[in-house]
Formats: sequence, C-alpha cells, structure tokens
Amino acid sequence: MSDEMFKDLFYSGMDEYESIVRAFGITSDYSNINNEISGTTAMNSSCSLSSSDAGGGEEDDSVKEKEKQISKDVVEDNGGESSKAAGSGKSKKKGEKKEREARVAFMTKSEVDHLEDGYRWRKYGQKAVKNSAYPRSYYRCTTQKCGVKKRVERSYEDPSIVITTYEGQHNHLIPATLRGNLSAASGTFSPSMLTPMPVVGGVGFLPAELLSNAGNNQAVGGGATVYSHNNFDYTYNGRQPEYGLLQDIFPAPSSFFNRQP
DNA sequence: CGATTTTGACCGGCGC
DNA sequence: GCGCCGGTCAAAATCG
Repeated sequence: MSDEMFKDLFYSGMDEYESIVRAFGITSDYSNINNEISGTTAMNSSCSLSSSDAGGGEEDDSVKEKEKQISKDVVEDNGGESSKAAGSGKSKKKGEKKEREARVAFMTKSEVDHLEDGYRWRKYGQKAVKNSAYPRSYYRCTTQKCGVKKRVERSYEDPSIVITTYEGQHNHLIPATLRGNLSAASGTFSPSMLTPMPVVGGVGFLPAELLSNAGNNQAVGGGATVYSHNNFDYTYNGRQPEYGLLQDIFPAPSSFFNRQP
C-alpha cells in the first residue's frame, strides 16, 4: 500500500523523465551533526534516535530537527522538448520555456517539515494531497535569479517521514545568512558543495555511498527505505545523469558527503 | 516597515 | 465540454 505514495510522488515525473536514478541512502542524520558540533563525533549513536523521536508525541515547533535517515531518489530531467516521444505526443513548439528541470526527491525521517538545507525558501502555496491527510507545501528559493522550487509533504502513513522534492538548480551559493545554523551547516556542508561545480563525479559517489550505508542502518531506515525498495528497483543504471543537476541540489542532504568514514 | 506566510482563487492539463 | 487535480498567484495577515 505504501506504494501509492511513492507512485504518487514519482508518478508525475515518471513519464517525463527519461533517465531515472534512484539512490537511497541512509545516512547519519543531522542530529548527529549536532552532536558533532557539540563536541563529540557521534555518528553511530544516531540509531537510538529513531525510536525516541518517533514515539514522541511532540509537535514540531521545537527547532530540534532529528532527521533519521534519508532515502534519496533522484529523478533526472528530460531532454527538453523532444523528450516525450510516446505519451501524448503533444508537440509544444514553444516549449523552450521550460527547459530542464531536474527533480530530486528525498525522503527524510523528520519531525519538522522544513529541513534546513542552507537555502532560503519562501512558501508560495499549499495544497491538500489526495491520498494523504497531510498538506503539501510549495516553496521557492528567495534568491531572485534562482528559480529553484521545493515541494514538501509528509507521508500519509508515516507522519514522521517527510518527502522533499527539489526542482531545478541553484545558480548561486548558499546564503551566508545562516550564522547560527551555519555552524551546523558548516559541519554539515562540505566545502565542496560551496564550490560552484566541483564534483562532476558527484553522481558516481552516490550509489556507492548509499550502498555502503544501506547495509549499515537499515535498521532505522527500514521504514523509509523499505518502501522505496519495493516499488522501485533501485538499480542504479548509471545511465548518465547530468552531473550538473545533482551537484547543486545535493547540498541539502549534504550529510551524505560528510559522513565521516 | 519589509519580508514571509496564509489561504482562497485561478489556471492549464488530463480523463471521462 | 465538463469536472477533477495539481500547481501557482496574489491579497491579506503575520512576523521580526
């Protein structure tokens, strides 16, 4: 049953996107990072969190974000106009407007809806989701030149899981306004992400990371990850995702990168 | 006072 | 052609 949510999630993008890369990884979460910052590097301790926060009846106000594991699903964009050959076959001549918009969906176990990814977002809409009791929120990057959009919704069955879908790429660096968070961010975000276009092989590392991680924390991630597994074969085809897409987008779950070895 | 959230209306695409 | 649905806009409200 949980399939539906995934289906729904990707459904929209599925037909349009030619190449789909699904990577899911379970990583240590931000909470770990917090710990690190605090003083010690506790990466493994993350496991304990799962139970505690999940059971907690707390709402969300607290700024304590406990993200557990993240399953990441990456959907690549279409080539543009000619992409959809089969489907409707609707030829949009002037389709130039919408060029490539990469979509990346992250499943994160968190109590808070809006995960701090280092960018500034302005909410521009909210709608109820058909199969879900929880609303979906639409955000847009506040930087003017940056048309990146973000969509956040909760799993209809597991309120503790938040699905964040990024659309597009940031043209700018992360605002330095984070200050307090920045400290956290700094720990979170590796320098590489600050760089405009470093990791060309970014995608490459992905799968690897994930795989290795997967073995590790499936316990916690079991919930989220499992779902994904069932529905999609996460076979990383290694198609050839446009490297460009991910790198910028990735910053969010940067925890991926930074996980200490 | 400016930036951001809230919320209903509006719009385009799609299925019937 | 109509209605549903997902996504976006825009005005009012709210926050800092």
